[in-house]
Amino acid sequence: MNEDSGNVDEVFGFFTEIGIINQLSTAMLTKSLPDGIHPSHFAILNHLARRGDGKPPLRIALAMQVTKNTMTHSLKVLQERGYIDVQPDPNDGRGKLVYLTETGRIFRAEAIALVTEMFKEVIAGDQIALMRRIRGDLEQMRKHLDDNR
Amino acid sequence: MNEDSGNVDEVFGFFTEIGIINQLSTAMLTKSLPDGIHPSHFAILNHLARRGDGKPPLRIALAMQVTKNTMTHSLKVLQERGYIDVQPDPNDGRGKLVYLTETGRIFRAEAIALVTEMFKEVIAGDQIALMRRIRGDLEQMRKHLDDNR
DNA sequence: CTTTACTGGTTCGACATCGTACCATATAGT
DNA sequence: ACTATATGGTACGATGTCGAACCAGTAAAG
Repeated sequence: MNEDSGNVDEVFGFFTEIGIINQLSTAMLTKSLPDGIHPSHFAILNHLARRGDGKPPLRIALAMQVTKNTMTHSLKVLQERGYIDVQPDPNDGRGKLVYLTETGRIFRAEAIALVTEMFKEVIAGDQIALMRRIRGDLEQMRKHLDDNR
Repeated sequence: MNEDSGNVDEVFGFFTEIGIINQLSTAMLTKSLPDGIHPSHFAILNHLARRGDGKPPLRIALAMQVTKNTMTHSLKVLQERGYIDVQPDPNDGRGKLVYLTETGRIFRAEAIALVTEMFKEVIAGDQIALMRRIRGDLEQMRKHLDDNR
C-alpha cells in the first residue's frame, strides 16, 4: 500500500458515499412524487418554472446534465401528460422551444407540496445545518469535475 | 415564500448538487473502466475482493443498495465474463454463494490501475483535502437517510 | 453560388434498474 | 405432522439513459 492506493481508497469511498446518498434521496423523491412521474422529469418542470421556459431542448439537456437523446424522450413523456408544450423555433428552422402549460404549473405546485411534506418527516434541523455546512464544498467539487471532464 | 419553501429549495439544491457530482464521477469511472464493464458491476467485484467472497446474492444486493432483481442480472453478466463463480449454498436449498474467480481478481487489479491513472489526472491535493473535510458529514447524512427510509 | 462543416433533434439498439408476480425451500404456529 | 408465513432467487415487462447513426437546416469557405 503506497500513497496512491491510499488516495484511491479515499477517493473511491468518497464517491461511493455520494452515490448512496444520491440513491437514497432519489428513492425518497420517487416515492413522494405523484402519478408515477420520474424525478428527472420533475426536475425539468422545476427548471422551466424557476429559470424560465421557452428554451430549446438542447439547453435544457445541458442544464440537466443529460444527453439530448434523453431530453427528446423526457420531453415526449411530459408532452403526452400535457405538462409542456413544444413549439418550433420561429428563428431557427431546426430548433424547438419548450413551454410550460398551465396544467404543468399546477402539477408542479402540487408535487412540491407533497415533496415538502415528505422532507419534513425526514430532514430536521440537524440535517439542514449539515447541508449548509458542506454546500460550498460540494459546489466546488462539482465545478472542478465539470471543468475537467 | 415562507420558511418551509426556503428549506425546500435548500434541500433540493443540496440533493441536486449531490446528484450532479454522482453523475459526473460515474461518467468518469465508466470511461476509465476497461472492456465496457459497468461501474455497478465493478463495485460488486470490489466488494467481494475487499469484504470477502462466498456471500449470498441477497447480502450483496443489500450492501450495494440495489434490488435482488438487479443483482440477479448483474451476477449473470459477471458470470458470463468469468469473473465470478456462483454455487448453490450447501446449507440452504434456496440460497446461492458468490465467489471471485482468479480471472475476476486479475481483472479487478487491472481495472484499479486504470482508474487510479484517471483519478490522478483530475483529483489533486485540493480535492483530497475537500473530501477529507466533508467525509464525516456525508457519512452522517447517509446514515440518517438510511435509517429513515 | 456551391460545397463543406456544424448544429439541433430524432431514431434505433443496448443496457441497468425497478416493481410485480412467481417458484422453491425454510421456518413458525397450532 | 400440517398449514401458514417468510425468505432467496428468478422471469417478465416497463422505463430512463446512453452512444452511434442519421436527417434537416444553418453557417462558413472557396
